[in-house]
Amino acid sequence: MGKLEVSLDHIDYQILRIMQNNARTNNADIARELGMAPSAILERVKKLEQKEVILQYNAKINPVALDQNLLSFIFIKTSDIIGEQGVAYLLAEIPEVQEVHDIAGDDGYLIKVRTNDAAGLVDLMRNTLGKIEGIISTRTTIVLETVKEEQKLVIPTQTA
Amino acid sequence: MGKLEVSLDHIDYQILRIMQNNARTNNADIARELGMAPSAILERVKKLEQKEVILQYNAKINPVALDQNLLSFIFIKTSDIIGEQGVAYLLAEIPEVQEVHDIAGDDGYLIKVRTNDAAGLVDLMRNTLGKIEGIISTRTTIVLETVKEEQKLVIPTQTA
DNA sequence: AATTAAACTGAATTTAATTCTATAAAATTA
DNA sequence: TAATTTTATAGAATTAAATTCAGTTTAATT
Repeated sequence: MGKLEVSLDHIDYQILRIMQNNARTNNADIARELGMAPSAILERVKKLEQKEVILQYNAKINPVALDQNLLSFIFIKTSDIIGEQGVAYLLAEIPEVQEVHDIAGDDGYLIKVRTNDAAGLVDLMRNTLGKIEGIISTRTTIVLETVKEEQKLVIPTQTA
Repeated sequence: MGKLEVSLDHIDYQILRIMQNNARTNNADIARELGMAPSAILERVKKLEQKEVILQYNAKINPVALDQNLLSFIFIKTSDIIGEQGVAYLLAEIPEVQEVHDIAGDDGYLIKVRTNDAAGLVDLMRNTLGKIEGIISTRTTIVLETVKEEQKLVIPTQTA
């Protein structure tokens, strides 16, 4: 069985649902909620980590608190050969770049970028993107307001 | 002083940096790393939560493990009046929709959607988006491969 | 049906979280 | 400036959780 051909049961799903909403929920609480012993929960969580079902635990920080008020999406066309992703890896190294997606149709990427403000974005495009070989063109979409931003997955109710 | 005009110092930044990478790092470890008492760390973390600098703690779950293999971005044009966001809130209620952004320029939104597969996307567009009044048109971009996907912010090294 | 492997419970132990008191430092006010 | 108040911290004591482990149950395999 491959790394990710994991079989999760109903209990795993419940644990994931809880952890997805609050990664600091303690085993005792989960155990209480699921009517099991804490040690059993601990074992399952460890297994979920091992199986790379749970990838990591993040604190979600308020961008406004760090004065990172501008969110942008940038479409980037490159001279990357199909299948190669040289530019993508360079983009991924930029700290302000939160996401890099190889997208269908346009020989390009879609990236998500967070900067202080418009000046920060201009700066990033000029001084960082501008120095990357292989970028042919960019098209930038500015976010005026974010109504929802989560990475929560839809977790099945029933065992598959 | 307003809710989010928080003043964070160097120590807060260090805590945020640690927590952003591993939200389950315990106070004892943070204290050790920063050369402080665990109780002091606890107090600061609580304060960061109160001040809504730390918004929540998430477990990042592997989409593949839950068989959610297709990521798409959809541009949605609506008849929403500028400033009103009726459609946006309806979009935000859809579990498969992870993000809803009000974007400049197109009287529309950009949403990020995760589905099992292409069939799931079609289904969502037909049966869920299709039933929302006020959507004029959609343009869908399929993600072939994600090279980077994080929500980590750039945390200042120096106190602002 | 017997054997093996996996998951679980519950008690014991280790470790961390939390509370609290006493200081120290910083900010505020008189 | 000096006095006062507020805030942050350390460190000890306490409470609570994580972790370990032996024994049991359950499920899967042979």
